[in-house]
Amino acid sequence: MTVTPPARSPRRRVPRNTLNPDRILDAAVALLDRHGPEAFTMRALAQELGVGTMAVYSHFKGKDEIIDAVNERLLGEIELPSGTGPPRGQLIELCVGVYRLFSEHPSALQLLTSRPLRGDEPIAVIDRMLCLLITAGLDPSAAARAQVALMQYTVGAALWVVRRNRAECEEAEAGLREKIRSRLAALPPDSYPSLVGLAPELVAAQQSGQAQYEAGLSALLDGLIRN
Amino acid sequence: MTVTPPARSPRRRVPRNTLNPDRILDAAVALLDRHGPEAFTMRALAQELGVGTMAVYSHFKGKDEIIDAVNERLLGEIELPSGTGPPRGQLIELCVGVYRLFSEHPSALQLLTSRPLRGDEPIAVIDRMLCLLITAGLDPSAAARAQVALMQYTVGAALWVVRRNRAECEEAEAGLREKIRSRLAALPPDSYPSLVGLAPELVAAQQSGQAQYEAGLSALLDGLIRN
DNA sequence: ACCTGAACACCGTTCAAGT
DNA sequence: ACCTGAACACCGTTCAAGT
Repeated sequence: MTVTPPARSPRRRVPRNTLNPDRILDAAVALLDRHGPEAFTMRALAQELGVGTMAVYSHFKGKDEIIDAVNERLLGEIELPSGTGPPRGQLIELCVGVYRLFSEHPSALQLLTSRPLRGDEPIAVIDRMLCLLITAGLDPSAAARAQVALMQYTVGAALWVVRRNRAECEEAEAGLREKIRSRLAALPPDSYPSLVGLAPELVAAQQSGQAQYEAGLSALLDGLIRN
Repeated sequence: MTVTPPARSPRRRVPRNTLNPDRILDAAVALLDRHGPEAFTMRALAQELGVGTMAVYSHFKGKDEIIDAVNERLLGEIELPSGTGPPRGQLIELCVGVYRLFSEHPSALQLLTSRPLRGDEPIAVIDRMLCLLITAGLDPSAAARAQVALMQYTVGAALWVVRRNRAECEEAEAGLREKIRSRLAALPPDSYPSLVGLAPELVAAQQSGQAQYEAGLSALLDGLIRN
């Protein structure tokens, strides 16, 4: 006699206990944040997933496609500000969100520098920024220029911090700060009087991270919004 | 009879017609600017020099050491402003110099993001910036923060431009601009009203490069110098 | 359809050897 | 001292093959 096969959901795209794009991206982000972009290898990714190297290629065309997908996922994590209060405060909130994303996920930044950005995840952030700048009284062309400037500064600041963290990892723990200080002190004060004189303040500024970013952001917004 | 050997300069470090560190760095910079960082290969470099792959290793420890040397050479090319006129104008001149270096030598920027900066070439630039900021009336700690912010913004802006140029190269010639415009037009105006409404201005801002940089720099300086 | 292992064309670098 | 060629341990990806 014929047995009716067990009722089955018409589309069972994700067989249990096996690979899928989401699991791959989870592993990719974890790998990137843990060991940095240069350790992000197809072979390492597959090992992280407990799978043969080529299994990943069933879900992504290649490494570049994974990089794009990781970028899109991370940029999608940025949360938009609540939408109340004066535009200046909301702009700061939004920009700090972007800054924190990039400095907490150095991978995203490295990926951003190594490949042009595809996908449309960041558009929500851009749209909100523009809206806030218009609300703050800027005309369309000034708002567009301001939005680009804000993104440029944010990316640059994050890049700075990531580089510093990277340098700290490479050096013996915490010896870096002293090393920089001594190198600054060893410079001929006659040739570089300002730099030698301001060495402590410079080290402090380099060290402050998000506070430094917010100070610069505040100044930039002052200049952009005018008053 | 004994012939006195021909008088010889006591140190003849650079035998003619052969490799030396300078020739290697020339070739490295040329290779980087011509084909980008991912084509910068020890094998390609040796071929550019018409020499076996391992010859380079007689002059540099490895690829990283060459990267550091290239960075130092490029940063040393930045010219300091003449030293006359109000500090604001000199600061702009100096920052634009850094910006142009990075956007004309994408290699330098990529290298900057891939390795912490070693060597002391950029110190002259930093010293001059600090000096100008103090002259403009900032106190030491504000000057230090301002200097870092200026560098962060400059690096970020250059990174932006380099990424855009890279994207343009990858696409079929000049089709990119139209593509972006059409993708912006295809977005749902209800979801992203500001972005869709300001699309032409945004494209213009992205396209303007150094003018966009100078506009943002001017705003940032306004905010930093206060008045 | 999904996953595997072997293989290919690269890469930076080590090493023994030449001059 | 400077340069060479072969070799090693990697890398991304292709391909034929398994289920």
